[in-house]
Amino acid sequence: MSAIAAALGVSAATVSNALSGKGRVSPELVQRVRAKAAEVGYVPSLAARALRTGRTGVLGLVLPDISNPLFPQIAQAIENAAANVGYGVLIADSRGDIATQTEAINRLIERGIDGMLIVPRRGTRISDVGCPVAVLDTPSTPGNTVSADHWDGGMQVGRYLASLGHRKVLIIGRSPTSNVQSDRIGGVKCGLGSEVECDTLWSEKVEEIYGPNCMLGLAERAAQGFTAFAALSDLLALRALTELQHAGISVPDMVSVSGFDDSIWSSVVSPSLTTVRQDMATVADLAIAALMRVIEADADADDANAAKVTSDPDRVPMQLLVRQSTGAPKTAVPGAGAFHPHAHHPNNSTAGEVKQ
Amino acid sequence: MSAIAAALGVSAATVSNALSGKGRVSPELVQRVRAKAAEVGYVPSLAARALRTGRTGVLGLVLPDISNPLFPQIAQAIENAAANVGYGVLIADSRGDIATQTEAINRLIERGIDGMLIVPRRGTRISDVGCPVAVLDTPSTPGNTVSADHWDGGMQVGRYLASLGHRKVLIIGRSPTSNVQSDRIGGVKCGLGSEVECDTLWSEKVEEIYGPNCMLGLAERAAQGFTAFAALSDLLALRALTELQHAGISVPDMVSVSGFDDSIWSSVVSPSLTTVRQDMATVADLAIAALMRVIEADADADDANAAKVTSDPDRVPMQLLVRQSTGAPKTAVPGAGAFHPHAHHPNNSTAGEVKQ
DNA sequence: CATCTCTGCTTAAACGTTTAAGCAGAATAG
DNA sequence: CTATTCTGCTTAAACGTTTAAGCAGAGATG
Repeated sequence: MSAIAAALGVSAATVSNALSGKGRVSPELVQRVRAKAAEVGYVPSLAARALRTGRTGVLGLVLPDISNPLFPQIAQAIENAAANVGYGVLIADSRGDIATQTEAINRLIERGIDGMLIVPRRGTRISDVGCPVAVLDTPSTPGNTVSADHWDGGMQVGRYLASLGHRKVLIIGRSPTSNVQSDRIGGVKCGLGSEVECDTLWSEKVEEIYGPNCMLGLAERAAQGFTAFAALSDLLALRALTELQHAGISVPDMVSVSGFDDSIWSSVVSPSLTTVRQDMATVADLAIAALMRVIEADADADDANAAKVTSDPDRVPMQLLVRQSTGAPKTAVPGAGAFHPHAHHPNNSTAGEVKQ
Repeated sequence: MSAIAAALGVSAATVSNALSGKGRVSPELVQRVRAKAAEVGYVPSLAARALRTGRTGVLGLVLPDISNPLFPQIAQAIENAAANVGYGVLIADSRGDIATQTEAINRLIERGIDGMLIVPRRGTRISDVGCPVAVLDTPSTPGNTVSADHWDGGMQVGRYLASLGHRKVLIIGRSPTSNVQSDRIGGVKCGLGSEVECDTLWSEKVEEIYGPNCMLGLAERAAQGFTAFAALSDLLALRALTELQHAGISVPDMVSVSGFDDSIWSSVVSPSLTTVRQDMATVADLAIAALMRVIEADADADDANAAKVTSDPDRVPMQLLVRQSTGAPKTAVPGAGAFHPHAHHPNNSTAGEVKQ
């Protein structure tokens, strides 16, 4: 920067003003400064700027468990949204347990981040940290900033299954302690309506008895008359799908399976999984925007009032993707099949038909 | 920091020396400074330090495609290894295309990172960037720094399948342009030996004709006498598994399926997938260690000689995880079943038996 | 006793920005 | 013609560290 100043015979302050457009600089000089800066390949020192302004231009992303298959989507969306407003993203993995989560948060703060995005471990509440925070969980979580409308997503699944004619549905969740899963369940039940018999299976409970990754006993459930298995995540849906197939139960001919999240594998398995997609890009954009508002506000009036993003929690609609793993039950009432548009063609390469 | 200095009646420089252990400070004073620092909750300004020393304590992680299901493992391992040596990790997603990759790299550099870890998009070579770089690809890639020994992993799969008695094996890859996949194929073929008939199927080629996520025609292959399907990734293995099951072909009773990478779902599907795991933690540790060496060296003699990490590329062994998706072919020669220890029990909850 | 070395600290400069304050000249107003 | 305002720039301080250089006193050495 001083090189530019020297080359043009002006002061460094003027160059700074010219580039930032802050002070009073003649338009003509601004041009020359810009040109010179481009010529010498000037890149401002973020460190110096951070030192002076107290803002680093970096956000922290705290994830409950990086091995979460949804993580790539989240990280990509957040990174993208942050980059669009000129911010970098520092990742922190809390590897499941709460202590590590706290430690990770502290590490981020020591690094001098301007704000934080937290996808909280299920069940944890984020205590006040010393910087703007956006929480990405589910609308019903207190302190949540923005998230997909999991309840609504569940409702779409419920309504869809009911409309296909299913009258006995098994909801498969992992753990009742997850707010996200609770919301999804509420939605599914609501969407199914009161006419549909419906039971919930928690994989964690089953695993307590039979060990991790055990079978869930779905073949038996099918024998009991359940015709649809609404899993609360694609991982569970995949587990259900393969378990049923492995037991010789054909999907969707004999029973239907649906998932959540549109994970990477949901479209490549056979039959491809009907699922509900979160619009991560929008969630990320809203989260970043909310953070930016707080950061700006903090910069203006830096009394330590607004540590938490509190705009009324945005809920982003989810999108039902109807694929091949769902269909009318064998005993379906004729005429109820408005939602069953796809013949199950062996080489049906459709990535997913979108409802609505 | 100046507060500590004032409170103890010494200069700020002395406090700095005391905390860093650099200059000459009496042990007794060091104690008092440490105590005071803890008392007032002193956290050093990374920005100021970065400005002064030119080192930010941040590494960049460039990923080819964040939606890669292996990404969580990589990111977690890298973040962990970096945190252990006091570094933060800034992520950059190159969303597949090369232009974005270059742009992402530049963004990182402008942020003033000390070094970079790149998992290159298949086929791309990393040109000289202006900072230390570690490339994580596969040993046969020129410029590779450290990676799992994919060739060896392939060999383990090949040998294992051959030992089970398979004599006609289909290798399923995505694209011949991937160095990782090439190495894996080489290993598999080598491990199978010359007695085994073996063909390779590229999913990308099939998809060019039938569209994305189409079926791969594996039932037909099974009819042709292929008894084992060695996929080069767990995603392909999953695709194979479900496609076969969906066609009514039982795994592993009729044919075997194996994958690579021990992805999140490989242990929960039925039957659980035999796969080969990369020791990401070790890869990450080695990569970080290599980066540290270059960064240190750069700091000492800062002539711009060593921009690339060039320790002879480390190759980390892979580990075959034998699960339920592989077994002896129906026509297996009796006595060849040394590798088939597990009865296929419906509720077999084994997460994976480890060979060797 | 004079000189040298070592110890434990201080002083001061530097890193590269931003930004408040100031100042000379030109334009405008009375 | 003087007083005011505006314009376009400069000066200087500040952000919080690190680190080279310096310096006074204590102990060792000749």
